[in-house]
Amino acid sequence: MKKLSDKQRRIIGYINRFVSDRGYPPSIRDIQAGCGISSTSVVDYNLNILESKGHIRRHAEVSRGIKLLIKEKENDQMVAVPVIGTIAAGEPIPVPGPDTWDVAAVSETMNVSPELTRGRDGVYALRVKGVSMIDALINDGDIVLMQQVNTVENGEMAAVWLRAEKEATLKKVYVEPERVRLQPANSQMKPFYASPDNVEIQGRVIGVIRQVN
Amino acid sequence: MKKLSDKQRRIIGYINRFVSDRGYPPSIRDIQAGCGISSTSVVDYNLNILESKGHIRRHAEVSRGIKLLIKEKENDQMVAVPVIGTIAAGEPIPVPGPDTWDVAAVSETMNVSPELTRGRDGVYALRVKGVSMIDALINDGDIVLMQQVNTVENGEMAAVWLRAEKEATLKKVYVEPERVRLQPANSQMKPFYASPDNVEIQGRVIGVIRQVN
DNA sequence: TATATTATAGAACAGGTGTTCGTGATGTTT
DNA sequence: AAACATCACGAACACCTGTTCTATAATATA
Repeated sequence: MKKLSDKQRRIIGYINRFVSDRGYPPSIRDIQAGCGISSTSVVDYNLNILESKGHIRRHAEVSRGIKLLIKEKENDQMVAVPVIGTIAAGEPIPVPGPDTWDVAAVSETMNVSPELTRGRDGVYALRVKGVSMIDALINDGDIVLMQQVNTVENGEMAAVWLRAEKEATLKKVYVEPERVRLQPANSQMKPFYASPDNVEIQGRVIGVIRQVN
Repeated sequence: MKKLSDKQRRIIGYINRFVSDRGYPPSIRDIQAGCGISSTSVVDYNLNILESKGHIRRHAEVSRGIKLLIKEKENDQMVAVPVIGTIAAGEPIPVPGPDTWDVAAVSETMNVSPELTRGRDGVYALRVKGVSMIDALINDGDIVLMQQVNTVENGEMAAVWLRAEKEATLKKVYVEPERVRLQPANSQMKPFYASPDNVEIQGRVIGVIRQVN
């Protein structure tokens, strides 16, 4: 995947502008005129290169059969993040176990900008119930963006699944000798201690979204 | 604008699916086949109705010249929110005055989902500098979503422009007799009092976005 | 220098595609 | 019943459009 030629960059730019402006892709002769290219075959030639480089996908024999795969700069590109459900909390409340966390099967999703997920895989969202993380500036009703990981650094906020209790909770995780301390970020609340066998890290907090009002 | 006929709803749904799937609109004959319609002229007829009802815009004599205006359910629709700049703070820091807050001229934008702006007009974003709103769970470095308004309810968080000082700050606003109290949401900080003539509401907080890590 | 490889031109073909027209069915209003 | 608007059908037309072919130039590779 090398750089694009000047002409190819012009074509991609033109397609982008055309689509966002008109709502449908340009024809080859539209591109020809719009980019000042002398022949339709040259357009065809460069479109094939753009397809091989993954910028577009062409549909053979279909008029305007161009699909933009890599959209330019500020477009409406969004990342659909599944909202798995609600997480505790003062007291942990039951959420679906790790096996049933099937991201694909979740009905509710929210769109966030790629800036928030920063290209990470395995990102999901949870509604926060309760005020156990108030000192971490996470309030009841906030939505936390989570990344699916199995381990976290000491002191990181994570969604933790307690095998025995069959409950999930949002806490700061500290690994101590012989035990794991789950620390609410709320000075009013006491930490919870669990055996290492009993805790399963579901993900770590990578962002917070709050709607005021 | 009455309801759509069953057939028209089917057409709209088909176009939606087609576009999000293939990246370009269907031809009339695609719609004909996809919706089980007997004649192209019937499709044409209903497309004209859909256009008159504002669901699509058609481009005459152009193949696949259909632009979806009202998109269905879950698409990647995003709202580009201009990031105006940084706002104070412990102590107010200068930001562009009200006249120069030209939303169109701002280079930096961030994309947020419509769920966050909830269709409101005049939404912009500010980076928060300082910890004056820590008790409102807004931390240094957070991004606040603002709505451009001129007045706020008592106690609402708002961006306030101080005419005399030529400074802007993020505070809770309380209108008191003869003066306006600007209250930081931080128990360590004292309120700031200003004459009503001196304060100009720039907008109110409608959301908070935080990136952890 | 000789030889691929890449890029450009122009033209023509065949099928795709929006449009239009005449006709008729169906439903609503007078 | 008559008149009218709405909706549907099928066919045909003319242009749009992707594709392909041949020829040529420019650049890289040996």
